[in-house]
Amino acid sequence: MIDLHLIRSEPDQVTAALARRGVPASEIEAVIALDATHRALMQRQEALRAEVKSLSREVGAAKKVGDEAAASALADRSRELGDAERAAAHEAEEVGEQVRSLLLVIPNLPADEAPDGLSEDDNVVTERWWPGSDVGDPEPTYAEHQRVPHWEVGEQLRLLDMERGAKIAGSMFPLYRGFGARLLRSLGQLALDAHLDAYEEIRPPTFALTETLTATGHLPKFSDEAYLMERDDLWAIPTAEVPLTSMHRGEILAEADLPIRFTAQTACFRREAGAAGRDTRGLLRVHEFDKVELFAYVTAEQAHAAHLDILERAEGLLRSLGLEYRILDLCCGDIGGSAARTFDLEVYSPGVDRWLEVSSVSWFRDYQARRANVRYRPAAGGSPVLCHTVNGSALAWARIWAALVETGRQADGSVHLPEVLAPYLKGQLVIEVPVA
RNA sequence: GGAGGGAUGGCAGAGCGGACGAAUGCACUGGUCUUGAAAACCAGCGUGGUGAAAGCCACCGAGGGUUCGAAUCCCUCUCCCUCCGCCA
Repeated sequence: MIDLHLIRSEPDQVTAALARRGVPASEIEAVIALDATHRALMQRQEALRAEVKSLSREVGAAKKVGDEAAASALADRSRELGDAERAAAHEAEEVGEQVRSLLLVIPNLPADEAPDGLSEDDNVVTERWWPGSDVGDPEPTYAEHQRVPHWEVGEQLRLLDMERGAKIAGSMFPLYRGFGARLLRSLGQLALDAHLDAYEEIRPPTFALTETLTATGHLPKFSDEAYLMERDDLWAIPTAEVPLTSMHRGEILAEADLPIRFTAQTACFRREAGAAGRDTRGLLRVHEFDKVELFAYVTAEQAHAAHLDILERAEGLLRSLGLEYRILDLCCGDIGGSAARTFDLEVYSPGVDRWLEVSSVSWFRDYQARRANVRYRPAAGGSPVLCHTVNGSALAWARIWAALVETGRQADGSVHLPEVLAPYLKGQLVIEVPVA
């Protein structure tokens, strides 16, 4: 969440920044008004509380000298004030909760550099790459045999069995099989290995507490998007960002330890409630997919470099896989609620003839760290300071899998895979069409 | 799942109804001493809220309760440890 103090001291600035992403001024005004009420109530309550405490001490003193009459009179007075204090406390707490719940759904302030605009049409393509573009090769053209959607290729080569996935878990739960499953596993290994020079590998829990999803901003606002196991009050994680951001929740870190960087591959679960009926075929939009995430806790000064590092690593993987991609600098209206600045990486997938989002690399400023209460003690001394968080996918495999299978398809129906996967596939880089 | 024990400041650990935000030790920071360091000695050393400030308030795993007054008593929950059962 954004800093309540900032809202108080610079309401116009906050309102203007949020207007860039379409948040009405009334939301800020409501917080300011309610916060003023809350503080007034709190002051009344605390004054009563101080009085009760002071009277109680006098009761103790009176009893010590044996003056029972005075003690009893003081106790009576204190009891009265205590009742009033309890009532005031409840009132203050209720309003405090209201302030907090308003604050929790207000999105982050977009970075100044984030492009203007309210819809995805306003996103800015900042870069485009294809194999050979570095040395001046022209834009790639795709042959007819590459214009086959991955669900068809997957079925022909027995790599993907969406029907059986649906039998087991319902539609949009993919089932990879045979070489298709091996390919998926190889991609995860490739990526995890690629980041081990600087990022500690984590294998976090797949389910998480409400608190954990609140820290990243996935709750309370987007509860419809996540799977909930009511009996145990646990949520299925929508991304490894969720557990990783809570790794140091409530802790005070040492500045010397920053940046703290993690990488993790997890299954990611999404209900896709707002997209029902869209992209129902194949792997374009699924309820469960594997993804390798990169994450870092950093200082404000380190944030920019850390953000770019993740972007570069995601790009590096796409290049090594030989997939055409582009980078989008998301406009204010399209940036996720918790982020200040986001770059999306989209891969071109010829069989479906679409750009597929395979990574979202974001800088959250201190928005998530404030929710998660992750701070660091400055090396120079002084009070703890909120960390910044950055994260990004490197990469989301379902769509990469689709793009690889479509891009690599040959005229004879077989699929050729990039050389970089050789060590993970025991050198077998061709998926042949099964006979009969 | 059953029985028992526990959770206090960065760490260790006392306190178990009355000035406790909390003894003590270690760690850390500053100072004295020293050519320098160590040792010794002195001082400081949690977080947050609110307020112009003085101050006031909150926090002893979490939440509720009893009481004039709760770290201390009661209830619920979470987590950790030991033993038993079950289990990949």
